[in-house]
Amino acid sequence: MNNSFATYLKNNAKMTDQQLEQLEGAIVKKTFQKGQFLSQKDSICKHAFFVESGLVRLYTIDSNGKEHVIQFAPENWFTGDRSSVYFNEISEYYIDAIEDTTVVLLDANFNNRAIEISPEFRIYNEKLLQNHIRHLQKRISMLIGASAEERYLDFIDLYPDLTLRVPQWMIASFLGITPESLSRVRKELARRNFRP
Amino acid sequence: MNNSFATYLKNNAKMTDQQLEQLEGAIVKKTFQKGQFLSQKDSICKHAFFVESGLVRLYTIDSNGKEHVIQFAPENWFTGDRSSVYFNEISEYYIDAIEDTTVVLLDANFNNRAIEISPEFRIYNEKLLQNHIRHLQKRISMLIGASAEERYLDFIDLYPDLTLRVPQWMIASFLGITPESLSRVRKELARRNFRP
DNA sequence: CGTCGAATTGATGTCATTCAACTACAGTGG
DNA sequence: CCACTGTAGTTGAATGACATCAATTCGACG
Repeated sequence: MNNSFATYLKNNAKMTDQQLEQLEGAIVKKTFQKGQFLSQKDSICKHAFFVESGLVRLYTIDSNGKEHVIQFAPENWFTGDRSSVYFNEISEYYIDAIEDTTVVLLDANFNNRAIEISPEFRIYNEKLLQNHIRHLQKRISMLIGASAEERYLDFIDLYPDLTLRVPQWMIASFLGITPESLSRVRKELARRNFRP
Repeated sequence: MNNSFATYLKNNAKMTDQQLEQLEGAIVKKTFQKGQFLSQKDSICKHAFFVESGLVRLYTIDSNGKEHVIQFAPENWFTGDRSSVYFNEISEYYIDAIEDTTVVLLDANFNNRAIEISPEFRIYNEKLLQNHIRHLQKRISMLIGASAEERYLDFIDLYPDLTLRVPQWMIASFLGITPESLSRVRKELARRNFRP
């Protein structure tokens, strides 16, 4: 069985095998098939997720029925509407599986136990949040200031493998442009001999 | 002297007067005049800030020399490039005072002491980060999906008082449009008898 | 009153959207 | 095995939203 979560905690939160054993009971995993929902809008999302394998997306649907991808989460990423978990609020987001996916379910209980067991975990968890904020701010400044082409180049720079795993129309949705526009951006890049 | 930070911690992080006394030594305040920098790009930002009074903005300047406002922080808000503080990295952002402003300087030391003294503080701090993430995600989905007008309406809904305190060209920069476009959006709203 | 930056307005340009047609390909059922 | 269907991706022409540039106007302040 895949156990990348334990490995991840060892490497990043510097947890020991002993501590991980203590946590064992709090670790719950679940598998979703391609296309299944991990969580839906207007429901209370009880967990965040750590993706062990596969790929999921977090997105909204606006008042015109259009999807907007907020985040992709491939293996070893965290995702989920944490504020729904945390504040027990109704979620604004959908999360579904782009590929068959196995995740670890993370709830408040898990968090508290992990912090109890390992002070390092608390530090790491905070770092994660800070880092997340940093990414979001970067993305905002791209959306404010950069053209569609610049945003696409930034995307393939940041997530080179996702370029192949995610259908083009979803990437367009992530970039905030239409699939047609992305197609044209790619055509133009090809014309200028751009190599991915 | 203004002591809104203590009040804030009492109300939000549920800290007691005793705990606050213990923290006293770690609380450092500083005042900036309108136009002064709290922090600049390419320097390591040693603190985050809690704004006791006044108003600051956090922004970048892109490769074309254009400013993009990432965040406004009026009284009782936190701001700062936390990732620069946290990871000791060079900051991407400028922070300057839009009005004469008094802030509390928050560094890693302050954070650690506060967490030591009050477990509630740790919880609250985490909530703050979650909340920040929620706001940023909302903003991203607005930038991806909403028109200039919708974004402006959302802005005055979220920050009604800032509409008066912040010059229009900065609001435009926050919304990701030009001052001219914002002017036209406002004109159009006025034509339709929109009341702020 | 004169100055300087902010805000408005108009004319024009650019980038991305929209809508529609068409191609490519994968899956389904006869 | 081939026709039928549906989805992704591409392309073209027309449209729309916002940007750019230039010319005023407004308003605060010395």
